[in-house]
Amino acid sequence: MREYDHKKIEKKWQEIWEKKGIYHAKDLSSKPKYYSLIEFPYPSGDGLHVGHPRPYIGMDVISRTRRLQGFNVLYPIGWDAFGLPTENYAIKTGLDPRVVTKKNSDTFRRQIKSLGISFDWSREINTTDPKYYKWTQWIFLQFLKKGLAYKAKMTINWCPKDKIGLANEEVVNGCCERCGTVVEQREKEQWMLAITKYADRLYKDLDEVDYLPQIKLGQRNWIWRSEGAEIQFKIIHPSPTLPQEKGEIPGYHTTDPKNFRLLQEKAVEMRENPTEAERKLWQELKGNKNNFHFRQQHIINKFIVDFVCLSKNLIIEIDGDMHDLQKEKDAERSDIFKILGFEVIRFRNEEVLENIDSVVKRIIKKLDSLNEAKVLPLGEDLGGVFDSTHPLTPSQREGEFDGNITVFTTRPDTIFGATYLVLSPEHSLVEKITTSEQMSYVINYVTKSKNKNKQERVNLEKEKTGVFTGAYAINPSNKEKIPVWIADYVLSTYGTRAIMGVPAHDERDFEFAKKYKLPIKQVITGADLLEGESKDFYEGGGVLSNSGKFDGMDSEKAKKEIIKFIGGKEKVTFKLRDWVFSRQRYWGEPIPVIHCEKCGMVPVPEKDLPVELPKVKNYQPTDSGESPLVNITKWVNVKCPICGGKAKRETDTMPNWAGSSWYYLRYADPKNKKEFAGKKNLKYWLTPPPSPLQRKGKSKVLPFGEDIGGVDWYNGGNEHTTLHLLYSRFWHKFLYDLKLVPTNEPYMKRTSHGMILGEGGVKMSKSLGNVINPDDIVKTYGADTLRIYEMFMGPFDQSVVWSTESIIGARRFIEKVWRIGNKVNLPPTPFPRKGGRITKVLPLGEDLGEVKKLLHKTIKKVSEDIEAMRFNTAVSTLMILANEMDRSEVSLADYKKFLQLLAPFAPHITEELWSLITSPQLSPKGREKLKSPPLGEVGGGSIHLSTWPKWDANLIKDEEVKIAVQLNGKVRAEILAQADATEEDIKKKAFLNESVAKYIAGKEIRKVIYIKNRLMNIVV
RNA sequence: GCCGAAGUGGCGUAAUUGGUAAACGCGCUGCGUUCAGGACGCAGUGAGGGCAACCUCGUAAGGGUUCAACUCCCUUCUUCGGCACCA
Repeated sequence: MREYDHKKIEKKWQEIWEKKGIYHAKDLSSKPKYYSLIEFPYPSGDGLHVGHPRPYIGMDVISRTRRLQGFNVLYPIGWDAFGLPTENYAIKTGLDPRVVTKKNSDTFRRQIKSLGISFDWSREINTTDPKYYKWTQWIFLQFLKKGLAYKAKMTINWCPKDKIGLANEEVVNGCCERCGTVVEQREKEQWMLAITKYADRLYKDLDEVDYLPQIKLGQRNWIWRSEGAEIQFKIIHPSPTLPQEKGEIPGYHTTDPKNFRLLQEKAVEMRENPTEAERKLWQELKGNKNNFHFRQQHIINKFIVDFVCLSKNLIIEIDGDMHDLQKEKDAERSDIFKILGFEVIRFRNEEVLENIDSVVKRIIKKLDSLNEAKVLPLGEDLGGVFDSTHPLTPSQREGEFDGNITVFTTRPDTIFGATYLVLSPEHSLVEKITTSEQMSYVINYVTKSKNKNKQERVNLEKEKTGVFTGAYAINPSNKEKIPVWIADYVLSTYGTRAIMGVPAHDERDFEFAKKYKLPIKQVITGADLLEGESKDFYEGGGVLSNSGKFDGMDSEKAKKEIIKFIGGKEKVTFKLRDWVFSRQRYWGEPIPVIHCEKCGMVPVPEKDLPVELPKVKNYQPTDSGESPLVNITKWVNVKCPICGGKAKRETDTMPNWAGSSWYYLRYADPKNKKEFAGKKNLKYWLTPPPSPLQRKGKSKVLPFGEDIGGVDWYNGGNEHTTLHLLYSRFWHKFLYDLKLVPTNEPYMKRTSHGMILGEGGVKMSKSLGNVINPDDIVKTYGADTLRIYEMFMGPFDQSVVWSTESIIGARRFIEKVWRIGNKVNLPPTPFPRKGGRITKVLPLGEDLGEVKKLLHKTIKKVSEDIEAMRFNTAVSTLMILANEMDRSEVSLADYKKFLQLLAPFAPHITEELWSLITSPQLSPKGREKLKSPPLGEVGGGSIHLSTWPKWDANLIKDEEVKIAVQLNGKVRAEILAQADATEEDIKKKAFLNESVAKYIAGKEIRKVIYIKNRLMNIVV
C-alpha cells in the first residue's frame, strides 16, 4: 500500500511542470486563446496570508479547465511593486526600496509556487523594473502629446502624515484612505490626466462588457452622468457700481466705491490725529524708507487699517484705545483680510513706544518672506480671489461675468417653480454680484464655509445654512424677480456651482426655503401620487401647472420644450474629475519631463527613456511637500534636449495606479524592447478567436482596431472594482484611439471574490495577530488540501471566516481519492484496506452502471459550476462521487474521468495518480525509481494537458425515479416509478400505497397535481 | 437618508429557481479496529413527543398569494456592503 506523501508528490510535480514548461502560453498559436487574469499582487513585507491565494486558485481552476477544453491559455502573474508601504519601510530602515521589493517578491513567488498555480512564470513582470516602467513613462508621453496630461494649480487633498497629495478617490470620509489621518487642503502644482474627456465613453461602454451588476453600478456612481440643461439667469443688481466720475477715487483703493466714500472722511480725520505710537511708527515706515511703500489709515473693504504695504499685502495694526468699535469685530476683520489675501501683524502701543527698532526689524523680515502682490486695478480688487483654488477644469468654470449666472439643472421642467438662486461659496462671481450692504456678511459666510473641512460640510445631519447676496435675478421662464443666495449645500465641484432653487420639487431646496422663508411654488402635479395624497415637496414627474403656456404638459416632454423656450442649452454633466497624477514621493515612476529655463516644459525624448529613478540616501519626503528627488542635484540638473541649455528634471513621480493601468497588455509581449507590446501579440491575446466557446457568436476576425474583446476573464477584489478598473479602462481607450491596442475595452468579463477573514470575522492583519500563513498549511496538509478547502469553504464571491479546524475535511477527501486509486490500480481482486477491512468486490461490470451514472451527472454539474464560479458546490459534488466510488467497484476509465474533473482543483495528487494508473507496464516500484516519470497516459502527456471529459446525456437520465406523494401539501409517502411514467400510472401506484390509502379513506379527492418525475399532491 | 445583498441545525453552507428543507463538510454521540492515539472505519445527529411505526413544529418576526413558499408579494427587525446635499 502506497502512502500519500503530499510533500514528496507536490515538490516532484512542481519541478517537472516547471522544467517542461507545460503552463507556458504560446503566442500566435493556432489553438484558440483564452486570457484569464488576476490582479497582480503588491508584494508586502508580511508575505502571503491564506486570503491571497483564493482568487489565484479560483482563476487557476478556470484556467486549467480551459486548457483541458483545448484552449491556449494565458494565465500570467507579476508584481505591482511601487507603493507606499515599501517606501515607508525604506524611510524607516534606510534600505533601498529596490532591495526590499526584491526580497518581498522572492518570498511571494516562493509561496505562490508552492501552491501549484498554473501561472506562466516566463511572463512575470514587475512595475518597478525600468524595462517595464520605460513603457509606463512612454504612455504618459503620449498623453502629454495629445494634451491629456497637463499641469494645474490645484487645491489638493493633503495627508499630513503620509506627506502626499491624495486623489479625491483616496479620501474616505475626509480621511486618508491608508492611514486614516484627517486630510488637509493644500494648493500645489499637480500633473493631471484628463480622464473627464473620456467620461461619456467610460459610462456608456459599460453596456458592452460583462461585469457583475454591482461593479457596473460602482463605475456609474463614480462617473455620475446627468442629462440636463444649462440655463442663464440675468442678474439685475450687479455690484459694485463703478464710480461715476473717473479719477475721483485713486487707483490704489481697496474697497468698493460706496465704502470708499463713506470711510474716506473718517480716514482723513484719523490720519490727521494719529496716536503717539502711530506717529512714531509712521516716521519709520513712510517714504519708501525700507524700500517698501506704506500707506497709513488706509481703507480696505469696510475697514480702516493703520498701515498697509500694498505691494506685499501686509497690514500693520497697532492696538490702542482708538479703535474700540473695530476691536469688537476683530475676528470678522481678520477673516476678511485673510480671504482678501492680506497678512496682518499686530503690535501693542507699548511695543512701538519702547522698542521701535525690534518692531521695524520684524516688519522687514516679514516683508522679505512675502511674495510680490499684484495691485489690483480699479473695480477688480475683490474679484478672482477664489479662482486660484478652483477645482474644476477651465471648461467647467462659470465664465466671465456678463451679467448672467449660469445654473445647471436636470429638471428644466420645474423652472417656473424656481423661487431663488443659490451659488456655492466658491463661485467666482460671489463678490461681483454681492451688494455692498451684504458684502461683509457674505465674506464672513464664505470664510466660514472654506474653513469647514469636507466632512463638516457634507454632514447631512446639519441644517443647511446660507446668506443673501442682496442681488436679484430674473427667472427667464416667468420674468419674476428672485433673490440670489450663497449656501454651502451647493457643491463647488459639480455643475456650474450655481443652482436654481425649486423648493416644491427638490427636497434640499425645500429644506432651505423653509428655513429662510423663501416662497414655495408648486408647478408639477404628480402622476404617481395617490388620490388625495399630497406631499410638501414632490420629486417625481407629472403634469405641469403654474407654468404659463406649458400648463398641462407632461414633465418629460416639457423638459426639452422649456429649454428651447428660455434659450437654455442641453448639457450632460459628470461628477468625475480629472485625475491628479503626481505624487511628491520617491518610490514611483519619474514623470519624464524636463523644465528648461528657455524652452519651458520639454518632454523627455522617447530615445532617452526610461528616466531611471536615481538612488538616494534619504527617502523622507520634504515638509514643503516636494519629492525627495529635488535634493539629487546630479540627477535633477540636466541639459535641455532642445536648446542644450540649463534645465531641471521634473521631480514628481506617478501614483501607484499608473503601472497597474496597463500591465495586462505587457503580459501579451513581456520582453518586447521596441513597443509596450507588439500588435500581433495584442491582437492574438485580446480579440476573440474563431472558436466554439466564443461569446455572442462573434467569430468573424475583424481588422485591428475595430474589435470587441479584451481579457477574457478578469477576477479581482471588490476594493479595486471602481478606481483601478476605471483608470485602466481610460488608458486602454486612449491607446485604442491611438490604434495601439485592438479593442475598445480592456476586459470582457469581470468578477470579484470575497475576502478570507481572520478569527472573529475581521480582516487578517499583522497587528491583530490573526494571520494564517499558507506555508504552515501547505506543510501540514499539502497544497492540494489547501486548494480544495479554499474552494469548498463557501461561495467564491462572499467573505468567509478562516477555520483551520475544518481543513481536515478536505484532507480526508484527498486521502479518499488516493485510496480509491490504490483500489483501481490493481487487478480486481480483494484488496486489504488500511484498518483490515476488505473492499467490497463485485463481479466485473455489475453495479458499475450506478457509479457511471453518477459520474456523468458529476461531469455535467462540475462543468457548469466551474463556469459560474460555484467552486464550493463543484467540490461537494466531487466528494459525493468519491464517496460512491469508495463504496463501490470502479472501472479504470471512470476513475480517470473523475481525476480529470478533480485536476483543476487538486493538480498534484491527480497528476501523480494519473501517472501511476496510466502506465500499467511499469510497476509502482519501477515508477518510483524513475527520476522523472513519464508524463501521463501511455504515450500521452500530463493530466493537465488531457481532454476535459464530456457527459453522456443518456446516462444522466434515471430509469427509475422516486416520487413524493403529498396529501394537502404534506409528504406522506414515497413511491418508485419508471421515469416518464404517466400521471395515471402514478396515481394508481399512489392510491395503492398503504399510508396514502389511510389518509384518503372516506374523503373526497378534490384535486390531484402531478409534477413529472418529482411529486404528486393529492388534495382532499 | 437612499440603493443593493443577505438572514436556513452547534458551525461553514446546499436546495434542480415555486415542488420531499438541511446535500457536502466541520463538530458532537455511540460502536468497531487499535497496546495506544486519530489526519481510521461504521452508524447516528434540526427541535419536541412516542417502546415503535409514526406525529407535531421548523428556513429572522408577522401577514398574504398558492394544491404547494427558504424561494413570489406586503410590513417590521437585524447584519454586511455601496452611495451619501452630484440639483
